[in-house]
Amino acid sequence: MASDHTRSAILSAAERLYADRGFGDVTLRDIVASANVNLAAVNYHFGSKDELIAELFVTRSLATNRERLNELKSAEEAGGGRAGIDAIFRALVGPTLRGCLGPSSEGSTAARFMIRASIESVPPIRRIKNREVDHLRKFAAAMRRSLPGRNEADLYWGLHFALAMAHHTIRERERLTKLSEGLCDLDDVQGIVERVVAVSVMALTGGEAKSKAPTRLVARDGR
Amino acid sequence: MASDHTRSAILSAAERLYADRGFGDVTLRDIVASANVNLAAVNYHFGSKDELIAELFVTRSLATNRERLNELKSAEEAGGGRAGIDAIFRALVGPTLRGCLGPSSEGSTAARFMIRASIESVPPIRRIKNREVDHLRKFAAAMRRSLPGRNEADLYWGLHFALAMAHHTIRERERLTKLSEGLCDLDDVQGIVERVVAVSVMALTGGEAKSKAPTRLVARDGR
DNA sequence: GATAGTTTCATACAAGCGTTTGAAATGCAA
DNA sequence: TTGCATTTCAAACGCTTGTATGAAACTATC
Repeated sequence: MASDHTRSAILSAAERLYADRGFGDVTLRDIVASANVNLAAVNYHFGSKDELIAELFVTRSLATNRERLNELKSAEEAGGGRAGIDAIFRALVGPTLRGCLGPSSEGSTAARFMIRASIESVPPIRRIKNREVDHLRKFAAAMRRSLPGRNEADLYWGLHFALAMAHHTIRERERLTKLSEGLCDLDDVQGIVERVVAVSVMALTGGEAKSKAPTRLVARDGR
Repeated sequence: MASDHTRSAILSAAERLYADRGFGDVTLRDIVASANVNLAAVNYHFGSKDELIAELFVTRSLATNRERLNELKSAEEAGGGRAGIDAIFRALVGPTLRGCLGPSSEGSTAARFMIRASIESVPPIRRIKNREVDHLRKFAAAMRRSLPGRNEADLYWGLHFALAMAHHTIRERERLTKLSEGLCDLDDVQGIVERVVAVSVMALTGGEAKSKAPTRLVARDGR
């Protein structure tokens, strides 16, 4: 029991260091030095380095998932069981984008940590991410309720593309800023959310003839 | 001079091992064992481990970029200097998707290596990717020629989203298969290319009122 | 066939890593 | 205070890593 002071000092020091310098070159010795605790404390309180990383990531991603589901739930309740497809996408990408982008990410260690977790790919985090499928299925189900007639595969592709745009924007925010020479305003988070939502909705409801055969088969070498 | 046998044995063994097991847990000793050469040969021929990885990645990504630019050039020539926006997107995402997806990726070591390079994030590769901006600028220029009146920022967002969908599909192909329970056919590469192109085109030409103010500002807590 | 330059080889090095150990310190109940 | 369990600590362990060394083997030129 006791004060738990050591335990939480390790957690916050680790999160800050990982956020700043990535998982690759932060050692346990860096962490305990920054937390002013003994080296053995990490293994005493967490068991291993991987379990420390896992705990950090689980905490943060549970929070995001909870936020997502809350938004989804209110959207469905407001619509009497069926949320608009735009609201569903907003609930899916909004929390993540708001958490990781914008001025908050300058100050928030948690956000910068989650960006790192999205860019680098370390075993304990990958293991957790693989269990995220169940969470996404809830959004697929909501989409099915929202657009009952829609082709199933198209639904999954829509979900997939929405996540693609959100995550890629987080991963490559620096490159996009450099590429566009500042024209793309990465600080206007709400604008980005609406942009991603708009494209996602269009991808799903725009090209109607798309589901079975592609609108246009190109004259490409047909292997 | 000599036979170069050792050098290329190292290259192909390294590419295969990295493709199979990732950069994280493949050591120089694994590589030289698989290539049947001496440990010191790596540093003799490449200077360091990082330079070996860099050479592998540069070779493959130069090939992809060349393919992209070739497709772009033929599309622009066919259109008399202005390619259709769909052809531009096809030139951008086609080579990468064809290289990394589909049945080829079962057999092609190069493709699986590039997938790893896209998933994991190791310093020498990151350094090279950062120089990729100049290459992307050529596509931005082609888009500008294709859609002269278009808002500059929208162009970059379109480019960004196209890459997002392509790369995310490569990165998360397993998760998408699992999530959709096989409904999304990841082997139909040409179908995927057309899907990504169609959504990218729609993102750019679909919602006209989008450029300045979002179509609809949500009633969200305005922080 | 001697010589100079290139390439291979076994081996060692130094450093860094996560983890373990066992004793000292601390907190808490009786 | 005594006794027991929890927590901290300094130190070291064992292992792996990328890299360096210097001699041996090879190759090609004269």
